[in-house]
Amino acid sequence: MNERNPDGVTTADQAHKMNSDSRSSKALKVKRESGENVPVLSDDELMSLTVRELNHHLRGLSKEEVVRLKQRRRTLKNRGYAASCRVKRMSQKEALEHQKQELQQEVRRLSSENAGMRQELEGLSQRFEALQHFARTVAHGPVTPHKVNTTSVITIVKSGGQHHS
Amino acid sequence: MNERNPDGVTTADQAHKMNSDSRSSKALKVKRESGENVPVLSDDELMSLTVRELNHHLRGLSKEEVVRLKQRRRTLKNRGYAASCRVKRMSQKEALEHQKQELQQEVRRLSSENAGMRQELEGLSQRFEALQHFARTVAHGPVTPHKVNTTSVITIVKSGGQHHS
DNA sequence: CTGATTAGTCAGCAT
DNA sequence: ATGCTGACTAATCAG
Repeated sequence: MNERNPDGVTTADQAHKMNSDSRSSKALKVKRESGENVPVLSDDELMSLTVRELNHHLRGLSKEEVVRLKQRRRTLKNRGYAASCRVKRMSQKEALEHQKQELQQEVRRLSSENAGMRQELEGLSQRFEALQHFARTVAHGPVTPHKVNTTSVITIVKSGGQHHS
Repeated sequence: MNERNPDGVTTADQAHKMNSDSRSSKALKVKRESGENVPVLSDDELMSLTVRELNHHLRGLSKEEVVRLKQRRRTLKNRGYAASCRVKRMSQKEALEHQKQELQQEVRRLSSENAGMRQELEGLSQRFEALQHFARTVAHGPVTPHKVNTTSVITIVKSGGQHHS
């Protein structure tokens, strides 16, 4: 997912925990302006350097110091990895919750549509049966076409009046 | 936590990781049946004791040792809290995923039911219109009841034969 | 080695 | 004091 981007890893936050190694205690003024020896780099620098760039800064340091510096680099990077991991975990959780809400909404929508159709179906069914009864009546005994039915059937039959030659 | 100095090596109390038996170094003999006294408790014991029980074991220890023991107890408990926290997080995630699956199934069920009803509605609608046409025909011009319609209407009228007095 | 993940630790908040 | 959670570290896994 994320490659070696310097601060791409959200540089998240470590404002609370006295992050950067405590060179702040006394060596707060670590400046490379000294031109002399610059045995230390800032955390951000150390973390974002490429290996080749790092080696450049490593020349002339004792093996001990080189090891320590590399370990600090690793630790700083790990800090970023841990932060990404937490962010990812949270994102996934939020994504799940979002999907859940969408599905719930979809269920509500379908249920509503369903209820509407069920009602429509029932209404149409009733009208159909009434009309069917009427039709049977006139089909069987046309001898007594009067008194056949109720208003509803009349309404039904008349409501279909679009084209009558 | 530990504050490592840039040039100074940090404290040597790095016994963390292998706690299970790190205590064993000096407290390996946690057997109470040993003729000796039992100045130390196992991790499990220390963690599960009540405060009152703990105080009982604390008698006669230097203030320093009491503090160290209580801190160890706190650390051990924290280890458990962290574990519960992770378990809880996982459970919640799994619960969400489960709910999501159930909702997806519900959506499928409703969609299917919906499609079925839509089809039913369409079929009934067609039959209704056909019957309506037939009814209009016989209502308007009963003079020519023949040649009125198609097979479908006949079928419809006949199919409703449930109750005819 | 790089990046991701797990478990343990501590800080800090809430009860 | 107790429990929980965010962040950090070391260890370890995967590539």
